[in-house]
Amino acid sequence: MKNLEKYRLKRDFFLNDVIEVAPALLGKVIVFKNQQLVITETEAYSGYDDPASHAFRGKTPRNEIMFGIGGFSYVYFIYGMYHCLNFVTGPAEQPSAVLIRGTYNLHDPSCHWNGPGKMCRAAGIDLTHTKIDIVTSEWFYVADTGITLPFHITPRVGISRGQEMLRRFVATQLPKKSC
DNA sequence: ACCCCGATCGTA
DNA sequence: ACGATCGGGGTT
Repeated sequence: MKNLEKYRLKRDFFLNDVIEVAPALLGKVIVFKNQQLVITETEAYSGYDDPASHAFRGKTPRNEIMFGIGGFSYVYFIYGMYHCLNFVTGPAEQPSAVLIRGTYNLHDPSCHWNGPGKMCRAAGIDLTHTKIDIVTSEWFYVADTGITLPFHITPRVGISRGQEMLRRFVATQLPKKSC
């Protein structure tokens, strides 16, 4: 398996506005413990202006990493059984994050992990993987290998407020089989 | 200490 | 469209 270190995304990529970073992450490759996962679906969650964001009501122990500088992982536990992976964006004190909702394996594109919970379960991502600096970590980072995926924009999934915001970015022409 | 609900998933 | 599921975040 090729080492993607030389394609690693640097801090400045994550310091842009979350609404810019979320679609830009499509086609990028998550390197996580020897896995290489191409991102197919993301959602943008910003801070105080976004009622669907975990950061909307201010800093808590769970979401505090969202208030830090961009380029860190934010993993949270949901529905008593699932984990969801985010990447924090923007400068400190400007809380925002991108939810990763789908990936496929770079070396086995037949299998599409669609859905944030399924994806984390399949990849083995849990609360021990939150607050990791993915700009410096040896085993957890994001790489740009030049894949570009056409996408469309829709409302976000599973939220009760903020539905009017079009902040879900889904690649078209995905592998058909979901796993 | 404890209550309540969710950035989901699978089946119908 | 809806019910299962339950840990832990948020508040007391």
